[in-house]
Amino acid sequence: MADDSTGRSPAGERVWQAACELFSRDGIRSVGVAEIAATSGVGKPSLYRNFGSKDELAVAYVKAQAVAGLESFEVARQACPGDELAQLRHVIARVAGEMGTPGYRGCVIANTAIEFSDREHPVRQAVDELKAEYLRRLTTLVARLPVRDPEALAYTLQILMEGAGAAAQFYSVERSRATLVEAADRIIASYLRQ
Amino acid sequence: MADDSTGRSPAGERVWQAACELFSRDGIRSVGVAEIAATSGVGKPSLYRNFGSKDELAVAYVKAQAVAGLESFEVARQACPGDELAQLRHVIARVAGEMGTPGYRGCVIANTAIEFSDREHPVRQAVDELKAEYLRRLTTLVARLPVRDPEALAYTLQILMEGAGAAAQFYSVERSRATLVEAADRIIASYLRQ
DNA sequence: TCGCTTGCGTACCGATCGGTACGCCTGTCT
DNA sequence: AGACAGGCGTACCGATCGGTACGCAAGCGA
Repeated sequence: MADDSTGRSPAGERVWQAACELFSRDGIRSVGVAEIAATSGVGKPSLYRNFGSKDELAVAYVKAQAVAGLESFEVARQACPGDELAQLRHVIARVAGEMGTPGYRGCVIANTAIEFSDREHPVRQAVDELKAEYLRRLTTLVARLPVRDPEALAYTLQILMEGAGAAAQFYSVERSRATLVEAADRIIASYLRQ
Repeated sequence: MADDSTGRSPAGERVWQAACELFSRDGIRSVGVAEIAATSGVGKPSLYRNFGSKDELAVAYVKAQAVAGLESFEVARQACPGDELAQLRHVIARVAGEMGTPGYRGCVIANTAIEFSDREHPVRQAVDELKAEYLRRLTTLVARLPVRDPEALAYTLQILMEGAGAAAQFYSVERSRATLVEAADRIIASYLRQ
């Protein structure tokens, strides 16, 4: 779960682990700092010494989740060097695969954007930046393919992934996963030059 | 904003209007009952006399939003009788058009599902039922088209609409709207017989 | 052994949450 | 006029929120 253990005390590390677990399961706003402290078995002040506030902890969590997602581009590049189409499929498959994890609750970043509707809120601003970065990487990858309108295709794929993650929550995980890869293939095919 | 004014006192009606406005703008959990009462200019007890609790008020709000969405199927049927493809495009265009409303914050029902991650919560259960109903209607409509796999197509379109609504929040409203109709057309075309 | 720093938990803070006890005020029927 | 019923707001409730003051205990060099 993306542990960038940068100068964290033992108690701080336990807080971090508990926070990631609880945030992933219930969202951010549903989890109180007292619950995080109790779950991790440390006192609240240890939370505030290692992270300045609940908001900062939330930002760290969201960023950690995001880098895990962004890494998939690098992983795909190394898995299928030179074959950009295979890389794109790899990235999409990663999103589809993630839906299989027990208690899957959709894209953490997208969910956090909804939990923090105020665009001036620091957590929301982090979310918006991270979402933009993901789309940028996806567009860069798609632009390497022989397609007519790479930006449109990238945006369409982004929407598909977003929607599949959301649908997995109130519809079927399995159908969402299957539909995502199937639809992505159809869309990609419709954009590929011949 | 879908006023099913069933036996609501004047004060209750003001509460209802204020609640719809605030819930739409900030989400449900971000809005306290005190804020609703203050905005509507009535006391809190009037809220609790007309609606039993904040949860019941939230359920009423979510249902009202949902029926507004479900009505679009009927509207489409009357606008283009006999032409199911045009009806489908009509329904999709309605979702796309809704994104243009100022302060658009994505699909209310989907957002509420994220705000209430506990599937046993009454608000969440209402959300899940309403989402299922929407997909059912969409599937019924798609099944009238000469397509190979109507259920798959309906689910794909659902995911597209879901994703476009989400993307409109942290990306561009205009791109999300344009991409939704464009992608839907491509997907539909790829499923149509010949 | 002393004094000091460091890391930590207990117990508390004010603010806000959803929800309610209670009384006022008005219109109506007698 | 007087008794009554309904719709309403003030002022409060306990619980929980994020955040903090403070003191204890362990490890260190002298």
